[in-house]
Parts: sequence; C-alpha cells; structure tokens
Amino acid sequence: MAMREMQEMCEAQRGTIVREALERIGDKWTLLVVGMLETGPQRFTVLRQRVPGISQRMLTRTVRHLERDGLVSRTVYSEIPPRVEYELTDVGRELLPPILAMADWALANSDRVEESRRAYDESAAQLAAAKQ
Amino acid sequence: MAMREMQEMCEAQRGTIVREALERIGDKWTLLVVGMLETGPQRFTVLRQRVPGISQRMLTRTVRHLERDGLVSRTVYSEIPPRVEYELTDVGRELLPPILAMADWALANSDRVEESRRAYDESAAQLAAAKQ
DNA sequence: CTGTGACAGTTACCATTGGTTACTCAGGCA
DNA sequence: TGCCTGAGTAACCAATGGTAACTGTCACAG
Repeated sequence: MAMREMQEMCEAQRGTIVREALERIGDKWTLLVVGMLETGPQRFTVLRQRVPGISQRMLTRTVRHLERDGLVSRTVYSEIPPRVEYELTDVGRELLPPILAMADWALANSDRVEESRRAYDESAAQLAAAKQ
Repeated sequence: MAMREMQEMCEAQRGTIVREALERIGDKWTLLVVGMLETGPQRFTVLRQRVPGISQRMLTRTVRHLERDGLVSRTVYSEIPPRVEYELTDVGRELLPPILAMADWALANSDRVEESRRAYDESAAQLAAAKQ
C-alpha cells in the first residue's frame, strides 16, 4: 500500500472519531451547559436559569447525555425538596478551554456575523427580484 | 437597581449571544466542515470526501450557512465541469484554534468516553432488571 | 386536614431539522 | 445517441427539538 493511501485512511479514521465526538457535544445545548458548569457544581434549577432559553426537558436530556459520556457527574442529595448537583469531571473540564474560547469568539464576532448575514440576505433578495 | 441584578442581566445577555452563536455553529456538521477547511481552499467534492459521512445536501446547506454568516467564502469558476471553492475568511479562521482544540480533545478522550458510556448503559440495564 | 409550593424531573404531542434517493444542467467524449 | 463529470435541488421520510401539562414527596399555611 502506498504511503499516500495510508495517510488518507488515517485521516479518514481521525475524521470519523472527531465526527462521532462532535455528534455528541455538537448539538444545540451541550456546549452551553458545559460552559455554564465552569464555575463549579450547580443544581438543576440554577443551571436552567443560567442557560437562557433551555427547557426542562432539554436540560435533563443534555445532562443525562453528558453524564453518560462521563463529562459531568450527577450527585443526588436525599433531602426534601430534592437536591441534585451537576459538576464537571476531569474529562469534562479538559473540554472547557476550547468551549470558553468559542464563547469568546462568539462575543467578539457576533456583530460581524450579524452584518454578514444581513448583507447576504439582502443580495439574495435582490437576485430573487431580478429574476422576476 | 442593585449591582447584583446588573451583573446577572449582563451575564444573561452574554449567555444569549453565545447561545445564538452556538446555535449556528453547534450543529452536527458545521464544526467539522470548518475544521476540514483548515488546510486552505477546497472544492465541493473534495470537502465531501474529507468529511466522513456527510451527504451532498447537508454539505451544501452547511457551507451556505457558513457563507451567510461570513465564515467561509465561496468562489465559482465558470468552467465545464463547474468548479467551486470554499475558503475560510478571517472571521472563520479565528474560530479554527478552538475547533482544532476540541478535535484534539475528541481524539485524546474518545476511549474514555466510550468506556464511560458502556459503564453507564450497563448499570442502567442492571437497574432496569432489578425493577422487574 | 385541605391547599399550596418547591424541586427535579417525565409524558404526550407537535414543529423543525436531518438523512436518503433521485433528478437537473451544461458540455465533452465514445 | 447515450453516458460521464461537478455541484448542486427536490421530494419524501425518519429523527430530533420544543411546549405544555403532569408526577411525587414533603413542609408549611390556614
């Protein structure tokens, strides 16, 4: 087998691993929830308030997935009313720097993205009008 | 208004901006496609081959969104057969380091995640069996 | 002793998104 | 005449996400 082919296979395999990982964490809420756990353990309701717009169902699903993947730990305190705390594990905490970097990117570039989107939509509308 | 409230409002607003950004880039394919554009401009078919498992439709949709948001540029060469090249813009390139860091994280921790998932599913199955 | 509230969910249902397959367009070539 | 390529669209179905209402347990108010 040629060197070239081996490299390509290897790259495709890496791509598959990365794809599988991003399939899990690359959904609408996961990155946000992990980011919100930056400051330490949080209980369900607090987390729900800190992640703007998430519903109860989506939050439970998201933390369940994160727990399954070993990125957060879930601790139940048998009190009344019940208390459940979620905390990043070591693996989860290793993911924090890139997530925070992406959050910084979002804050720094949100206006540029917004502007680009407006321009794109406008020229698309003009093209559509020209076709008429 | 108390200082505390102002801080909380500010945090919620930041959270919203980050959420909106992650809503765009945090889907199944976007991060992967951006990552694959690391090495320079790529044409459609090559990109499709390098992103394992993506369909034509999903690739077009993903690059269209990225173009709309100003993260990639799309250049059409009027040849037969047609040639279209996608390239990261400056804004897009700024997103590259966190994405590559996440890819590294995925490669470094995929086995740990896999193991955690197996353990979780097993204990869930045991619990279900115990209930019977 | 009936009602209300908090917390951490779950269930049922509908809307939106993602995936698969087939088709298009324009020209070159057998 | 028919088939090939590259870069997509269109039509259709499966999977995922979102909304609203319900659950269970105990404390406390009236």
